[in-house]
Formats: sequence, structure tokens, C-alpha cells
Amino acid sequence: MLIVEGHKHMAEVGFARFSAREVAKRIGYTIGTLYNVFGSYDRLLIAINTRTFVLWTDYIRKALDDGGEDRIRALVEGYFGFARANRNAWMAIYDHHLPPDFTMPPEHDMLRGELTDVVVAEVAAALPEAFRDQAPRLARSLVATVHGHCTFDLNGSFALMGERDPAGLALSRVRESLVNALERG
Amino acid sequence: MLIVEGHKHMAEVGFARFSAREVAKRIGYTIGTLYNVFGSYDRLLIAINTRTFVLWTDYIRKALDDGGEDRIRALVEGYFGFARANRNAWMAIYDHHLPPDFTMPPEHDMLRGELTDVVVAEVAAALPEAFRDQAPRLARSLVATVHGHCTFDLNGSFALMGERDPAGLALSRVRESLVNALERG
DNA sequence: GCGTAAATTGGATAGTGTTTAATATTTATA
DNA sequence: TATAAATATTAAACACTATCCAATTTACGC
Repeated sequence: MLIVEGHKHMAEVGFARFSAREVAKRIGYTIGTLYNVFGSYDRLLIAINTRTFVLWTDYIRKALDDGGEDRIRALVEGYFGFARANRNAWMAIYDHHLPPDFTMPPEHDMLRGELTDVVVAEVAAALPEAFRDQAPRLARSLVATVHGHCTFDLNGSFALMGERDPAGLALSRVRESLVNALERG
Repeated sequence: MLIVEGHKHMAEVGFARFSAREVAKRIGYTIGTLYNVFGSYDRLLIAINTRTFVLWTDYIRKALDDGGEDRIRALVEGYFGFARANRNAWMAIYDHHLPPDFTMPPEHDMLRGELTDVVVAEVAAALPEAFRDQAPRLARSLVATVHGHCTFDLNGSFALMGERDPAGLALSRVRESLVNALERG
């Protein structure tokens, strides 16, 4: 409940204006309670951002189910689609940096890693069987590629440079790499 | 002077712990003075981040000059090299989001755009003459690609996934796209 | 030296994350 | 059921933050 409401607050005001006090107030609690539950501001943000990851993964799984034959397109457009529809929450994932001494709780790593797993599976399926061992590394690289395009889309860099179809551009890069891997091994 | 010291403070403590008061104190001024000069916190951050862009562009130009024949490699490694050597300042560029009503002052857009110009020129030089009109769009896409890899490098995503050479991975993607553009037009 | 303009100050305001001692509530035990 | 122990919740205090602005100091041309 705290996380759900915290997530809503993040989606409404964004990372810069986010406030733990405000989250507590929204549920009718006090800041102290929230601190007894989460222990620190960072842990609250981790919980909220992990929720965003889970919603994102669901969104992409649904996009794959409803996207027809072209699963790579569904994947890329699902990535962009969620980010665009959930600007503030999506950006908060990358706005929040853990302190150097802090390590992410393993269960959060697991939940967040599912998104990568989905992509690895699709990349593997798009490669000939003989080269499927290369799928994880290629998948990571393609996620980074799409992520870069998505970031520049949402932060206005692409608009500034006159680019009107960032998602299409990202999809071109991904297809290119898959064809290349297919042809050259 | 304010900007130089502000940039140093950002490099030392990072976006999350950055404080305008602290910057003023470092020069022996008061917070009020800083506000009279910059008008707002956002404008101070814009100035600091533009300085980072300028230093970054210089760094990459030097990497190109000293990088020998393989200019594309020099470009990608220059991108990563600066980001890794200036973590906090580099990340602050993307941590700071302008308020929706706010527009970037044109002279800052100009200065920041020079980095893109450098990349466009190198991409154009790497393409056959007949296809150089495609250079700007391809260059933007490749910058986004490298940016995504660099982001995942610095935020630990790649380390978490077991990727040990993010810069090499990014370079592979860039080469791939250039070869593809060269072969297919 | 004088007067105007610019630069600088520091306090006030309203917010933030964080901690803590006290209080209230729930749960479990005898 | 009555009491003791554990848990949850609170409010206040602390040390910060950005932001604003009236008052003061400094600088400079005449």
C-alpha cells in the first residue's frame, strides 16, 4: 500500500519533487512510520522503482502476446511504450543512484532481472540455434541500444536534433544487429 | 569562477548531494549572491552541465587527434573515457531535468550541440560520399547507442549482468551499423 | 566628496531526510 | 480474561535545502 501510493506519487510529481513525507501523508501515516518500514529514503525508492520494473515487464509481456508475428518490433515498441506512458516513474529508475556502500537486495535484483530475461529469450529465438549461446551478450547490448534511444526520446535530445521517430530508429539498429548476427554468426 | 567551482563541487559530491549554498561558500560568497547571478537553481545546474559538455567535447577532440587511424574507435572510447573519468559530472547532465515550462538558453544549446557535430562529421567521413546525407540521422542513432551502453556501464547494470567490456560492445554495434550502411546504402 | 547604481548580505519562509523518545495498539501468554 | 511483551505509530527536534527580498555595503562616475 505504501509502495503503491509511493509509486503513484512518483508518477505524478517525478523524482525531483518526490517526497517521503508526502507519501506518508497520502496514506494518512506519518513520516516516522514510513521510516520504520523502509529504514531509509533509498530503500523506499528502491521499492518504488522495483514496482515500476515489474509493471514494465508485465507491459512488455502483454505487448509480445498481442503484437503478432514481429516479436522484435513488439519488444522495442513495448520498451518505448511503457516509458512514454509512465515518464516520471520510468525516469526515476535511472535518476536514483544507490550510495556506493549500498547493495541492492537480492530479491529486487531478481524481479528487475526478469525484464532482461524476457529480452534474452526473444533474442535467442531470433538467432539460429548454432549461435544461441551468444544471445545473452547480444541481448544486453541491444537493451542498452534501445535504452539510449529511449532516453534521448524522453529527455528531448532527439526532438532537439529534429529526429521524429526515435523508436523506429532504435528498431532499425536492433534489426541490423540481428541480421548481422544471423549472416556472420 | 562560480561555474568552475560549482563544477568541481558537482564532480566531488554528485547530483544528489549537490548544494548551491555549498558552492557559494566555497568561493566565499553567500547564497543570495549566487541567486542574483543565476536567478535559479536550475540555471546554475544548466551552466555547470554545459561546462561538462564543453570539457567532454574537448576531451573527445583530443582523443580523435591522438587516436591514430581508427577514428571511430577513438570516438567511442573518448565517449566512455570522459564519462568514466568524470562520473559525477557526467551523470549530472542526465540527472538534471528541466521543468516543463523551461527552455534551454540558445547559447547553451549551441555549446552542447558541438559534441553532436563532431560525431556527425566523423560518421559522414566513414560513409561513402553518395550516402553522406544520411550521416546526421545515423550519427544521432549511434550516439544514442553508445550512450545507452555508457549509462549501463556507469550505473552498474552491465557489471550485474556479467558484461566486462561495455565499451567494446558499444564499438561493435557502431561498426556493425557503419558497415551495414556502407554495404546496403 | 557625493550620489547613484550595482553587488552583496543575512535573515525569513517553507520545505526536506533523518533520528528518537514517548505513546498507542496489537499480539501472545499465563 | 488480564497482563505482559512486542509492534506500530506519533510528534517533535535536528540539520539541512531552495527561494526570496529588504537592507546594507561597495564601486564608480561626476
